Amino acid sequence: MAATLHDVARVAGVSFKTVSNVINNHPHVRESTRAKVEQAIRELGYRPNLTARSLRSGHTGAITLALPQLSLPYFAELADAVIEAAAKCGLVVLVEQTGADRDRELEVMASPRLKMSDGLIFSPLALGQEDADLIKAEVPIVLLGERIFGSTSDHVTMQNVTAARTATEHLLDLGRKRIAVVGAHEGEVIGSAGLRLRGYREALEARGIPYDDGIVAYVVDWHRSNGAAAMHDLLDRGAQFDAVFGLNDTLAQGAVRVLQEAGFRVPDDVAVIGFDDLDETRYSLPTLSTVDPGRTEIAETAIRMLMDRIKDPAGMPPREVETAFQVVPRESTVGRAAAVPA
Amino acid sequence: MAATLHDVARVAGVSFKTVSNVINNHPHVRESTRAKVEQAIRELGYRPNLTARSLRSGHTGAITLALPQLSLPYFAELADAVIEAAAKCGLVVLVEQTGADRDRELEVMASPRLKMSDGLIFSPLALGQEDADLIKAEVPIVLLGERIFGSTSDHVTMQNVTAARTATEHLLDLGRKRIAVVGAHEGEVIGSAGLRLRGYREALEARGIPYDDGIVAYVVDWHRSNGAAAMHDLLDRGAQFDAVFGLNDTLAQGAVRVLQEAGFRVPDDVAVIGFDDLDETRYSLPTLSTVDPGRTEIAETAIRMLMDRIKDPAGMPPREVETAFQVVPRESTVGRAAAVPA
DNA sequence: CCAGAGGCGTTCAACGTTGTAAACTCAGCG
DNA sequence: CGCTGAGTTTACAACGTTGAACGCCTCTGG
Repeated sequence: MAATLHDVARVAGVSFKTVSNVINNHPHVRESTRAKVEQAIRELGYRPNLTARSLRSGHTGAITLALPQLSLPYFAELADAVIEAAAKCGLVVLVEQTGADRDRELEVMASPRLKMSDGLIFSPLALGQEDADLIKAEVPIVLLGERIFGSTSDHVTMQNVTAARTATEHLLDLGRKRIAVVGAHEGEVIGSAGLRLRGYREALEARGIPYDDGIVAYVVDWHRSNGAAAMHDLLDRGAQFDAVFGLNDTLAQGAVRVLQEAGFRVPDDVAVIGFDDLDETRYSLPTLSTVDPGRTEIAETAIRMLMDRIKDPAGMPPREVETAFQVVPRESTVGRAAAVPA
Repeated sequence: MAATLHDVARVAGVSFKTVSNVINNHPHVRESTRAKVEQAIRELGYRPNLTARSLRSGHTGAITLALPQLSLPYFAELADAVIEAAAKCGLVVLVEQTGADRDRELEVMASPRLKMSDGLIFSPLALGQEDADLIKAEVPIVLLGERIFGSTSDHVTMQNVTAARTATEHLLDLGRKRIAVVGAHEGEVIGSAGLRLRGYREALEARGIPYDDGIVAYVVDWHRSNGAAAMHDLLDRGAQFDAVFGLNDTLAQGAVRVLQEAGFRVPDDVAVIGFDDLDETRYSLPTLSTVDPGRTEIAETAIRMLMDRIKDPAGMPPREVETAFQVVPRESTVGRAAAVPA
């Protein structure tokens, strides 16, 4: 059985509260007492019982991260960043997968398990704007992503519109005129797809290029196979284009694959840019141009906001932060010579 | 403030222990009392305080999963599988990243945080055979991977040797005679690299083909860039081969990329097989033949073993389980027509 | 030499739950 | 009409920790 404060106290010949004081670096502990206690701690290999500490103190030192699925590379890299950022603050991370299922997303917020952590970083994929009122839990929440705005929670997002606009401009600047889009969502306005499509349209508009729905391919999911299918669809209907904006990297990779199979050279015949800066985009053939949405900054900001909120739940109005982004030109738009090296 | 048993008891007009009995489905609670209590629970929106329950009961309902890094696709998919398997058993998963750093791997086992969970599923990458004695913690451990054998912990592994042998045989069966290896580790015997290389050698030996170190490329890490560099290395030194066994999928993908850049057709000129069955291998160009190491089975077995061990820590001797594997022939070895569809 | 101040350590009461054991209720029965 | 015993409910003591409040000791200043 593990040693407790009482055991240490007995060995050190002091009261168990004094041991607690030593451990918590309370002032007013004589050096000699401290030494005695520390000796006893070492001797017994004492380690504090964090569960008891949590019960007494009301916080656990853990946070929950709820996201759709780790096998989606974007979320895996996001989770990596969040766990690293949390570790820097001495927090440990409980990961819940929702599978992008509405009921599971709601359940994450409702489950008593959530109270085993001090706060929730939540990236919903099934809940939407109409559910803003349902975003609440017994612990502070920081929302990630673009599916819900104006809830009473803090929120960290990437600059979808501006970044997508800049990505599109990157293609326009290369002299491309007919830029197809892969991955739009039917009727969506907010949400990553809607916002990125808006950025695309803004870029066209600013250059006086008419928007052509004929070169916009709609999909349901954002997996590689959907990108491939969408590109098939474009080619099948004889769409004419000299560039593709994949609304995320996996879509873009699926599209590249189909383009290459169909005999198009990337970027010579068709330039392709994605969005997310997944690690793997550095290694595909060609390497994929993309937008780095500032994942580390997203994670660190989310952790910081959550810690603020844990410290003082009502201390400030809900905040909304947009992180800095960067277009990363690689081979799939600028060719081998000009590309950023891996 | 959240309601407690006492609050519910007051509203229901019973003692707080009766409320506890209702919640825990104790027998001998009169139906009318149960109804009264349940009504009060609903009324107050009572939810049990899991921290207090943990303190009292001694277990938390959480387990820790320690692995190198989620941004490595293999571990992301492993984590996905473990979290799903745990969820099926009502367990929640705390994810720790070690960054394949020896000190952090040791710290995971030593940290008092570990006691916030009931057990540890641990996939070490820096610790090795010589550290078998250091594998211990205050909670039961199930080891994953092939870096440490014969510790006193339960252990789940894939059949590296046999699977690698079968993968090699797959290439031999296609008539390939000179099979290069990408990703060997200098001097390694156990560990994924060592075991898979052994399987490769066994396959050659069984067919009377001499082993040629000249077509084995050594690397330090198992990232895509290392696979690319290794393939560059092979080509630079004029190695002759008609197939490549990438000791994992990312290495194989890096190798494919370099082969294609160098003008080789895959699989016509060079057939390539990887190992791990990452999701993305289904979508590369060409789709990558690989070995499915039974990730779901690994995860479910690990969870089951851990739960056994939590229930009865010394109830049985340490167990070692090897999961079933399967070679998945895709385009990179058998070409478009014969490949398993995505 | 004594009072007051402040450093140091202690006691006591929580935190919210569950296990143990005792106590109460109410038939059924002698 | 009280005893027995099964079925219910309750009181109490943990689990291991921290915070509040108190008291003791020593040191300083009058």
